[in-house]
Amino acid sequence: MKLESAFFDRDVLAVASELVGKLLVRKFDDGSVIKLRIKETEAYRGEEDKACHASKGKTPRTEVMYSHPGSIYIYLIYGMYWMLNIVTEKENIPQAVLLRAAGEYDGPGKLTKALKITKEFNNFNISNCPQIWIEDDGYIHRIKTLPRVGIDYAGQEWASKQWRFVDKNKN
DNA sequence: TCTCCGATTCACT
DNA sequence: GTGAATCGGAGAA
Repeated sequence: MKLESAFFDRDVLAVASELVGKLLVRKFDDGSVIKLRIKETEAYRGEEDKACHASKGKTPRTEVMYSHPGSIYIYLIYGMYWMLNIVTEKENIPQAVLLRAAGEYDGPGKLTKALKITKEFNNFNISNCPQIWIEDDGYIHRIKTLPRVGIDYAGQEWASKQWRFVDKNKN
């Protein structure tokens, strides 16, 4: 079953942990479809989270994080890689889940490259988009939690939070 | 305008 | 283990 926007209208920590094990589905322009089991996610939680882009407040870039649940937040990192995020919680609560790994693609940059995801998808809604969506096929997920990656600049308090969720069966 | 630097990856040593 | 690639957002000037 396809995940509806109600699934994303909850706290980012619940959504990020439950997304592990779900199927990320991508339909390409030529009609071909691939489904990838989500293996790793990270949660970014509001303006108080110094690792979250929204910690700087509402800007043109972070505006999509303040919009309705299920919105897709795409941004370019290191001038080379697109990051794929899904917004959670109601309007004006800036939270998002970063998809870090799915199927055989281990790493957020590799994932978006394989899925041909670019900034065109920014602000789309994953519960209402014919090109990308998420399905629940009943897979029972088992996860472990780890600190988030690449956010030392946010300070020890935030960098040490166990807000990365990884499939226990990964590898 | 100008400067700094990042939610990464890969090639090298 | 170290460093380069590469560019747009954010803040300073």
